[in-house]
Amino acid sequence: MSESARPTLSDVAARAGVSASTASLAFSGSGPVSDATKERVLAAATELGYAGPDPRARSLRRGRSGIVGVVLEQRVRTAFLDPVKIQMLDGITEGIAPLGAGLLLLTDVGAVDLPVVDTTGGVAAAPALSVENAPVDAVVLIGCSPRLSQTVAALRRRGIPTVAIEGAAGSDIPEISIDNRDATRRGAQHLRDLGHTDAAIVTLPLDPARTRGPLTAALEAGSTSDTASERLRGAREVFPNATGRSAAASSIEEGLEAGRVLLADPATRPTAIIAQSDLLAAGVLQAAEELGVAVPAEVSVLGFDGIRVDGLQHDLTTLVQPSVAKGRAAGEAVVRMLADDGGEPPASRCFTSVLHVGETTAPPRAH
Amino acid sequence: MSESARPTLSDVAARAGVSASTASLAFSGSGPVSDATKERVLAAATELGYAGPDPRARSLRRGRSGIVGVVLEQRVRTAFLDPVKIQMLDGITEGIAPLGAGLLLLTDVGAVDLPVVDTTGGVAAAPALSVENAPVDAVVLIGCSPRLSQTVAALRRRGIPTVAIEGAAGSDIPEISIDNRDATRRGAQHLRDLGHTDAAIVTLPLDPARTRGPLTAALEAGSTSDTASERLRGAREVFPNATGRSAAASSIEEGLEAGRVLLADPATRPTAIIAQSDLLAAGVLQAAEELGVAVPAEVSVLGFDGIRVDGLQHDLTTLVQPSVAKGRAAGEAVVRMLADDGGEPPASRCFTSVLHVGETTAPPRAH
DNA sequence: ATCCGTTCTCGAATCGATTCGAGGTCGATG
DNA sequence: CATCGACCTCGAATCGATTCGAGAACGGAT
Repeated sequence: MSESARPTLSDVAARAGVSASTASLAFSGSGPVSDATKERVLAAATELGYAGPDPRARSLRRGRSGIVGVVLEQRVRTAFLDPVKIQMLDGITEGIAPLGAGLLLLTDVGAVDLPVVDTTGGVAAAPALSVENAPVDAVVLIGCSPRLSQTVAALRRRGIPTVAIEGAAGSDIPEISIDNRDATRRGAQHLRDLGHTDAAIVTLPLDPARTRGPLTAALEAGSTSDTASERLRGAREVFPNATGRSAAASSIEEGLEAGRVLLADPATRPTAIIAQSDLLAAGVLQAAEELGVAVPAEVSVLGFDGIRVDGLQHDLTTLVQPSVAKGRAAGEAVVRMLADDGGEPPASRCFTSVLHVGETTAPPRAH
Repeated sequence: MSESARPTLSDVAARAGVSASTASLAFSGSGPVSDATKERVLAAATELGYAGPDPRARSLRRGRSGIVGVVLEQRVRTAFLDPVKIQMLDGITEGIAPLGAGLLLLTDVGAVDLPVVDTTGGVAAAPALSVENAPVDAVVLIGCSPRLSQTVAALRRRGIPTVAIEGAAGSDIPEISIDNRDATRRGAQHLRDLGHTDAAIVTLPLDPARTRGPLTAALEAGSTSDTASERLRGAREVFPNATGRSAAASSIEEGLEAGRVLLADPATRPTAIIAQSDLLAAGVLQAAEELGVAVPAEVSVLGFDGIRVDGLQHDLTTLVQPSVAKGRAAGEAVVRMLADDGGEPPASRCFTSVLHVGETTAPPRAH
């Protein structure tokens, strides 16, 4: 046992002259162990270079791994480029703090086991870590994706407590969301109150393919993104006939792209643009600047999220959503679901966004 | 066994009329099992709603968890706000792809077990997940921190393969770094070649306390950040007497703060500012704009990293470092260390940065 | 009919710790 | 002096799967 291999708890116990069970108690602290014994065990551990109980064995026995999974819709990189997601992640971290758990990043691209032959010729037989087989105590789903239902099914089968942020996952899964529709409606109403009648919309990706292009009826009908759809509906409540563009991602670049198209022709140019995220709005602002279109004199721009886009000189009119609070709520829901008494699952929560009127909206220029 | 509890592999085996070992083989695929048997097992699994082998048990037996830990120096949020870190994370993801492993986020704030009393009155006895006890197969350290040596000691004791990005962790730990010193020297030389003699420096955090303020000798001497120190040395090779400010973080806000101070007084204003990150540089640019100091006419600004600061209108002169490649290299090193043959540890690698001359540097204005 | 080799299946040991009830020691009390 | 607790410590079972060597069944060859 004490070859060159790493020492185990039994080794430590043997060295300290106690049983493995006692050594375990000495370590976990949860149990009546005399100080003398405890010290002896700890001393033996030090002498042997014992690094503490193996987390794998511990988690098998305890049934808990101390890990909370976070499922992102896309590549890790993509998620990290979106300030809103980052804020939510941070909120989750706060929310699960009482658990002392770690965050495991997972994507929901499905468990495709890669038949990889590594450079040394060995074959990695292990299937990729996914929501199907990750050693997590609970999972937070961020955003909805085409694979959402499969992901949820797998989690349900495994009996893993799950919370969803922005994405209807099923009745038994608490959902943390915001008033996407009503908030957008209020933002749109603000524009209408200013006198705008001709607004265009720049949406978040609507379909799994993340189609970039004009906002067609077909695209809208086939939307798989609740968030985008709801915000779109809210805008339509005020501007029923608004057209626009669908972006391939929530990014400044995509906003720039859409803005260029929408603002290109002075004749058909809308007097207001409703962007479904601040990043998109920032892109639109850049496009306006590029094209020499004055904001807000010639075109008003409305964002969504309320992130501070660093380096952006404008004070954007936007719908400020409590991203961190959402993440925290999700984390707290996880904590509650993991509580010993295992009470009833926490209720879904819907947060409220606040319209922040900045300097990017104004009455349309009189003709 | 088949109460309301989740079914185990034995349950499935029993239902299929085979032994547990056979069922295991049927699942893992690694072993001679007749097709008929395999199908029967799979069918039984479906009927029972078996979700696949428990990852906890599997990892105990196999000795691998399929998780790679990433240790960040600070709060998760802080790390995610830095594009360089994100790019590295993304690179790591790419690098470890052949492993099919997940990424576990850890911070190196030490294993303070929180005596938390949860809302239901129960006490969360479990110590927080940390580098001391996380079920990881390998770890990537990002950036150096005051606790680096302790972190490394714990990992060494546990026998966990470790790779460090930007931070000398010890001779047996492969390090992925860049030519911080020489790159900065080249950047500074570019300024000197343009005719600058009076340059100021805005450094990354130097000490554990992340002191913000003037760049004092004491601060420099007590630096615990290799990266900051090396870049500082590089700058000093060209501008030996350069003074400057030390920032509390790599962020636009901190750069703005430092820039305001450095550019405030026209009499003492330097003609060039060497910022140790692009975010800091972006902040300096904002400060210049605020104060009506023309860039590059009145002051030249040099950055470091080569990230594209979204929304930044300037084409920043900067040292472009291959962040993604660094991450990928770290990931690949991990893969190699985890290879079955367990060959010798991969060598450290030092990448090279490239000076990108943008529009924020020019000859100093003639008096 | 016997023997041999294949091909599949099984039993038992193992991974390393945790947990619970049983048992043992020792001091204090009646 | 015997008895009752209090306080520790220990043994054994358990968590759920993987793995390895042994054994069984079966077909073919001699």
